[in-house]
Parts: sequence; C-alpha cells; structure tokens
Amino acid sequence: MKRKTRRHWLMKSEPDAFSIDDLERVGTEPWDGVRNYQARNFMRDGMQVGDRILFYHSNTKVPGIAGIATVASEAYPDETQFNAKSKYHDPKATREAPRWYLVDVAFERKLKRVIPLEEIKQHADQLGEEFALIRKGNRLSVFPVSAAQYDYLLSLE
DNA sequence: GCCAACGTTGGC
DNA sequence: GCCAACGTTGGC
Repeated sequence: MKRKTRRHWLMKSEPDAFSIDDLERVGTEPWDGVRNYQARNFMRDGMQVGDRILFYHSNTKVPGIAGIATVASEAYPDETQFNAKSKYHDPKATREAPRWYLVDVAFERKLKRVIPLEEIKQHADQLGEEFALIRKGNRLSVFPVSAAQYDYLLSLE
C-alpha cells in the first residue's frame, strides 16, 4: 500500500566518483553500488517515487549538502551485483534471489551553496543529537531525514 | 595519508 | 553463537 505522505532522505556520494554536477548532466542515475543492508532496506522498503533527497558530498575537501534530488523509480535489483567484471559484483547474488536493490535518482537542483558538515554540526541542538549525519562514527550512506530536519537544513541555504 | 568507527566474514 | 581478523567509510 502506498503512503500518501512523502519521506525525505539523505544520500552520500563522493564527488570525485559522482557529484551533484554529474547528476545534473545525466538527469537520472541508478544509485548502484550500495552494499550495506540498512541502506538497501531504506531504498527498497522506505522510498517512494517523488520523495526528496538531500544530495551529500562525502570524503571531499568540504563535505556537505550540495543539492536536492528526487526518487525517480521503485526499487529494483542492482544490475552490478550480477556482473562479474563490476567492482560491485556479489558472487552470492542470483537473479532468482537478488541481494542488492537500488532506486533511480533524479536531479532537482543544486543548492546556492554547499552547506558544510562543519556548519551543520553547529545546529545539533535544532537537528537533534541523534541526527545520523552528525552522530559520531556514522557511515551509513542512505538514511531518512525528518520533514522538520529537512526544512531546517534547507533554511541554512 | 591517517585512523577511528563500524560492518562483515569465517573459524571454532 | 562468539569474536578476531579484515575491509571499508569518511572526517580530518
């Protein structure tokens, strides 16, 4: 059954590998290569077409939120798991029992400026200490953001 | 480039 | 089922 309300998400990408500019260029991109069960479950079980995504640049000089994207497809099996030549190949995955799922992600817009992680941390009181992005040791690359957190983060733009 | 944090794997 | 070893993430 479909939910009526939209959820919000944050997805990390290393800009050297795939940046918000790359997404703008291609328009829509299958979000392949996620090999973490929790992140997979969010994509497979939580996302709906039209949900908004904060596009986060990780592992770069100024990590932070760089743009907005939307969920552009239902979840479907990540093709790279079946490809022996792919670095994302998973020998234990079969077409009958795929292990990894993804959604297509569509470009919406770049932020006027990147909102740096350093700055986001200064708003921990408003975002909540449990906010996954600023929780110590968090490495999850896909996770939900509440509507309030989403609005607050964009108010920093 | 370093390394803390954390998830996964596999031997037992 | 425990847990050491290993690999990866990602800030700094």
